[in-house]
Amino acid sequence: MPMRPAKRTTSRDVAKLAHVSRTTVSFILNNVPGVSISATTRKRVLDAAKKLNYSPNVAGKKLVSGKSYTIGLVLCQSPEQIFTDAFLPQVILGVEQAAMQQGFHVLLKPVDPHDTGGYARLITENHVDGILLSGPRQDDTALMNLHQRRVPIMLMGQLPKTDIPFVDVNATAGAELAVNHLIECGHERIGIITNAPLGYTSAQQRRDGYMRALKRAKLPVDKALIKEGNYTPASGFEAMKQLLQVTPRLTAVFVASDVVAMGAMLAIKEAGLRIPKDIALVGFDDIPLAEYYDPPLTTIRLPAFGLGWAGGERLIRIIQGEGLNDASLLLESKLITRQSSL
Amino acid sequence: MPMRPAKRTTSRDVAKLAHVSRTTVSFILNNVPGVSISATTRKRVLDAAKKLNYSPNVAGKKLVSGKSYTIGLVLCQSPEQIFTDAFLPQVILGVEQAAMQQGFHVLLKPVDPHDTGGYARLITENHVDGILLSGPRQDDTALMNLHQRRVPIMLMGQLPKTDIPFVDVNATAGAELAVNHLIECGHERIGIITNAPLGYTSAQQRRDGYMRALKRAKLPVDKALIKEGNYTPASGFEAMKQLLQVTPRLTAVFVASDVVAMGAMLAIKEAGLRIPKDIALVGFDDIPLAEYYDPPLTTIRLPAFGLGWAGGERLIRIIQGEGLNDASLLLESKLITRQSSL
DNA sequence: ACACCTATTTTCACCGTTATAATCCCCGTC
DNA sequence: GACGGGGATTATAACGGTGAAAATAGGTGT
Repeated sequence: MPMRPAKRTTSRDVAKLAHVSRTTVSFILNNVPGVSISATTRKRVLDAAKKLNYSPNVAGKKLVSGKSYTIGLVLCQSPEQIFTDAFLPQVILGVEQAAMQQGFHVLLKPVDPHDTGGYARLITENHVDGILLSGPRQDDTALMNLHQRRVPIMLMGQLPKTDIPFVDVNATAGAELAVNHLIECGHERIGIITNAPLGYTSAQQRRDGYMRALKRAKLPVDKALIKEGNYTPASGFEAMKQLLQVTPRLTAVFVASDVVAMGAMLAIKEAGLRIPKDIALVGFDDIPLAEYYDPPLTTIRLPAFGLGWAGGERLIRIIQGEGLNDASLLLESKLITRQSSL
Repeated sequence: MPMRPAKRTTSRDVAKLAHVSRTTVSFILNNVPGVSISATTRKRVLDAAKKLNYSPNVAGKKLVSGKSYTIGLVLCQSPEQIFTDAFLPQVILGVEQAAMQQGFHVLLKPVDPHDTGGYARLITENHVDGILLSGPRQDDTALMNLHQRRVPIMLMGQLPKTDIPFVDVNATAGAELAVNHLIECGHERIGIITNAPLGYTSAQQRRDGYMRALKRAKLPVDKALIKEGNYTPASGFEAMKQLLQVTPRLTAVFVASDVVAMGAMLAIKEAGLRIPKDIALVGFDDIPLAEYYDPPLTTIRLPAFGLGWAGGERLIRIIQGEGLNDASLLLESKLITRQSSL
């Protein structure tokens, strides 16, 4: 059954009904400053617009303005990370709220991290005015290209050796908080399981925080106590099993991701050890479930919503040509103490 | 420093460089059927396009075609649900992949479930060609309006008493699977904690599956054994504490959400009871963490990615006027047996 | 040489909106 | 009564792309 979609009402329709020109309609509905409109016509036009349920077609607007009033949220995480990342929805929500507040929309674009740069067309085709890139990668040449072409870009996560502005959580400081806490509890032999392979800067930062805390306390760094996770509980399980075989046995572990920590916990329990009595644990992220782990997980709370919000808000400021007094932003995190470390 | 953004290259530039008209450029780049182009001009134009790194401005395309080649993914869940929903990212990924395959983009729009209908402007302003609505609500009058205006809509989740097409998981059947499993394990006094307040159809469906399984086994339904959750672990904790006070004590609980089940588990352990020995548990969703619960959680695995994919794919089929042989789709789920029930 | 086809390419108009410049009209002023 | 000055409104031309119809070119048959 071929049903033609109802014809859109355009500014022409409103103009006709109100017996004015299309320009006048535009003036009134946009409250263009500097033009004066008599009260009677204003009312006539507004009534007509309401009666016809008119809303302007953004395609026309976009064409004439050259802007799209949309930002692209590009997710470079691997699918497995996205699948397990309980952190992401909060970030997305933050981005969207910031965008909405400025009258912008959010186009979501997950990309295969290996097929880097497929997202550049979002810009060249004028789909979006700027890009908020989550999980930037060093080898992303397309990203550098866009930046050189002065395309508005904001990173969520840092990329060393570039001057692209970013927002990020101060993961190094957060990790240091976590490990300091373990040290204050009296632990001296502390391991780490990273959230991701050390090729990722986010993993490096957390490892750096771990090392910094050890150094500050003048504790030795033992490479055997550093294991890599890869976002999944399974990787935490494996890493912890390996850590438990190192002698002398460690007494505490900083797991740089709550999700990974879940697997680590299982490994500890299967080994017949108790948390925190035999092994103390601190996680990272404070996902909503962390409070209900067994035992509840001491962890580092990240401002997930705030991160998304800041990223969106600052990207839009760049798009609109308002300078940022400080290009980049590091958000602080917070230690949440629960039973897994006490 | 006011830097003007680099001027876009338009089809006019390509035409000029290739010494042809803009129409010819359009013909060639779109491979318009029915027009013949000589090999030499074709090459000339393609070379010029490549040299100028030309890609057509979608704003123009959208304006002339009246389409936006974008679908709106509207999330009506409450923020707290989005925050805790480990299920969502997979769905989103599925939607995006389906869309990409058809050359569509995905605009993400979380809306406050109480401020229903704020998303209608996406359509009236021509931002999107159709809407994929996750978590539809009965009282959403704006939704009915759009449907009557023949706007392409696809629901993720069912809405009784409408003929709007939907994709959903067969949650009732899934819940029945879960409870049947408990019955087969010998349990006769089985409680339920819903995933959400019973006002939500998704909660009703799961409760219905629970009741159906009981009836089939000729077990009595005891209202005291039905408690409501609200997406959060905290609600599961509370509900389970109440259930444990009912006498005679139940021996098994179906918790209609893995996240909620996490709270329920803690309540059981705090009461000094063991899982599954004293209380057997079955969850719902099979979030990635479920396998690492303590004990690992028996649960119902939902095709999350498939749900998103189907929703996106079918919405786009509607948008493009290809009829669906069957308007709606129910995806089946699967019992994953782990230690929490054995 | 002329009419006629077909293959190839172009002209022109339009999609809906906004920016710019121009017009119209009314009023006060000299 | 002509003139200048605003306030109120409109005509026109973009923006970048596509589609219908027309125009041009290059043969062919007579």
